[in-house]
Amino acid sequence: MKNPIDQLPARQQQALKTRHKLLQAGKEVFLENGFQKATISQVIKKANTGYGTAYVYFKNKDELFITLMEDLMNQFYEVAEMPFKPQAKEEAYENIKKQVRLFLRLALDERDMMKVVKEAIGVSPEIEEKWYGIRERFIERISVDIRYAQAQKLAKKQLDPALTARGWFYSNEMFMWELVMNEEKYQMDDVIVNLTRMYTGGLYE
Amino acid sequence: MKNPIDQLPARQQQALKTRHKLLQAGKEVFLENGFQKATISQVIKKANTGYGTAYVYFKNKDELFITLMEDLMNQFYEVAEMPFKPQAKEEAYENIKKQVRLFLRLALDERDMMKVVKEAIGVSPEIEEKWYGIRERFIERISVDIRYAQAQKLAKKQLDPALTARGWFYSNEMFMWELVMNEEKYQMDDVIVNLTRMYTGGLYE
Amino acid sequence: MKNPIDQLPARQQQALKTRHKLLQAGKEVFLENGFQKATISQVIKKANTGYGTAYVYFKNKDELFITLMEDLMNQFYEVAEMPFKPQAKEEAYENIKKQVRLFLRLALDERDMMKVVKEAIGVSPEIEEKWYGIRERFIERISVDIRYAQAQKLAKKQLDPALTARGWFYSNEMFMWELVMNEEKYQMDDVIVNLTRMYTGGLYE
Amino acid sequence: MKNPIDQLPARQQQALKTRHKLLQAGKEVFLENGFQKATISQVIKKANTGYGTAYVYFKNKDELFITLMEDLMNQFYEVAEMPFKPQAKEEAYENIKKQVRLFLRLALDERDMMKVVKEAIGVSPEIEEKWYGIRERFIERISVDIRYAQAQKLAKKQLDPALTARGWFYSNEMFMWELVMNEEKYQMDDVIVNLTRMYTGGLYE
DNA sequence: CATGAATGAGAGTTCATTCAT
DNA sequence: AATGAATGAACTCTCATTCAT
Repeated sequence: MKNPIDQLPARQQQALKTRHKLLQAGKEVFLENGFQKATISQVIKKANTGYGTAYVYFKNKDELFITLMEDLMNQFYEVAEMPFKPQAKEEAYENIKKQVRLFLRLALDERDMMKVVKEAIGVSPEIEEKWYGIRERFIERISVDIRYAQAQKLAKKQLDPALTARGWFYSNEMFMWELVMNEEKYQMDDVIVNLTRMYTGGLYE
Repeated sequence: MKNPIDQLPARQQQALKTRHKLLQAGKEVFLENGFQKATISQVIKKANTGYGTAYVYFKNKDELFITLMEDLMNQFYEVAEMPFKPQAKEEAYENIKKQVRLFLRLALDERDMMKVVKEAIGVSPEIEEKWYGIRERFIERISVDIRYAQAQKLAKKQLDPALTARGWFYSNEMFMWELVMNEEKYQMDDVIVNLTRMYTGGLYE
Repeated sequence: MKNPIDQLPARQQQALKTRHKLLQAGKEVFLENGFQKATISQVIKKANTGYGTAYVYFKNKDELFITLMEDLMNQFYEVAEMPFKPQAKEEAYENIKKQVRLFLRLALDERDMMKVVKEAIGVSPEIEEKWYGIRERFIERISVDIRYAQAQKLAKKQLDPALTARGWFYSNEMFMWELVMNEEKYQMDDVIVNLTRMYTGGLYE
Repeated sequence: MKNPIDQLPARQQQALKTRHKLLQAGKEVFLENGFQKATISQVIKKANTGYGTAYVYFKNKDELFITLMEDLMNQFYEVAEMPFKPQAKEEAYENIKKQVRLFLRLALDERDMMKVVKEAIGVSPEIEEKWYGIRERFIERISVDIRYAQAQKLAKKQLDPALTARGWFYSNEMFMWELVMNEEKYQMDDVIVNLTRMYTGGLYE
């Protein structure tokens, strides 16, 4: 089994390596200083490349960061695309709990990076846009799931799938940020159980 | 009946007037340029005061903005403190709907300012902190309401009041931001009804 | 007799002094390096002011240079506005010769600066515009003079005053640049006499 | 009949093609962006050649532009070399008018390129030099013509041929630039007639 | 002949803040 | 209480050019 990179001409291999060096250095700088305080100059110094070199690969700080985010974001996309075909309320409940756990788990596994992402979302419209993409993808998928559950006569018909999906995801996302910023404050399992119960059964008897 | 300001010594009156000029100019500048692009220099120029003068009253841009926010935030506090003593599920449902409506209404009435607030939250930790204060106040109040409903045997005992309150507020807050940024996209009433139904009755039959 | 500057508050006197230091330093830098190679940094260093200080007084290199030009340009305006009321062809001829001499003399007296001006005209549209202002002022004045001479039956009626004035000024301007760039090449008096003869009498017998 | 290029070895043919691609791309880039804003990188990208390749053929931006100018400049040289052997004042007048018209016509036919040339003259001393070459060639030829007319006793002897030729060309050149930059402002024929009348007959009766 | 990754000097600019008056 | 001239650290980004392949 060959690594496809090895087959590239030496020139392109070199280029790839430089790009990688910049990304690596970028990640370190962002984790150390946060998004706003990080500067391209720091990245360049750490990557040990020429000043102009960074600009060959990335137009600016935002673009470098987005590239760095992309990998992480793809993992979120995978969670979003999980199959959901429950036959009964209990199965649905278990499926949902599992997906919430994966979602929170992923965020906490990349906690430091997620903190920077949160900051970047507030500061850079481009990055905010990226995150909105993820959110809408999740919401759309959940909408589909709700419609499926309604068709199966598991879920209440009078709830609007799109709005319900949105409200549900919002709760999840915000708890996720809360855990990322303050992991100690809550027990993840308590959060998951309570969140899922609310979602499936509502507050009132 | 006298205006209490009139009773102050002339010097303090003058000071109050200067402060007011700065706040007024600040508001205009923030609404025109957003938080990040606004500069203290612009505010000073618009207020027609000296450079040093602004620093007598406000330590920096954040503090000026926080002062400007305060008034708006107090209105939110009022909504948070609404009494909640329902005797039956239906009454609870109506009360909740009313409060959600007030919350969204307030945000939309001050839509332009709220947009700036949203930007400022992402950029300035101090302002983020301020907003967190509001959020926690809401959540605390809602927790109390949930405990009350549980005591009244209206609400399910097995749900954790604090976590449930938090999840519920998160949904509301996020829909609020969504409406502030994209008023056209949703019918406010649809949002309110769906949100409240979900909260009180849950998704599954 | 009092110098009006002495009457200004100390604060403004200081400001004027700083501004003057920058202008003085600017002139030296431009004369040493020409327009294109001169940088604001050089000016700042020479003026011994803070980095931001220069930007308080001048938006950029062009604006600093234009301020520096203005004084020179006013002298040109004065030459342009010279009265012209000849009663006979010979008087006209003498008047014209005198004005041409003043024009060339002025340019040669400020030869070094004019060289920089020439370079700046080619590089900066704003400065080009300024120069065009001078040119059009001259041409307009000359047009008036031609019309006067035509009314006096000194000048040929079938020549268009505006176009004739323009053509005449063009010759003068270009000889001026030629002399500024290559003083040695021509005898100024030869140039003046030939130019004026051509203008008044034409080439052909 | 063979195209001489076809006879060259394949390698040289390739080289010629590359060179041509660069020139073509260069022209487009200069016309789009003007001289100052155009960069070699843009040209290279448009020509779709390697970075180093451009430097095989042209030392820098100026040289590429000069090559591009050369063709145009040759056309000016042709106009300059027009024969001039009038037997009478009227014939001279007609000849001159014709040459002026050709000169202006040529500039206006290549108006867009001439605008770039004008900009380039102001910015690049090398290009300025090139243009001076053309100018001096014209002036020299006109001097010869004037001497011929003087010998024929058509023109006034007391005018210095070199200075007169220079003044006359300056007027023409400047009107040419004026028309290139502002075609709408003047009627070309009015300009030609007035210019030629002035030149041949002078302003005063 | 052709390539294109890498370079790096340095230009321009901003703006919150101070402090002497 | 009010002023406003002065500051300067620090950032982004460009682009002609080289040189090893």
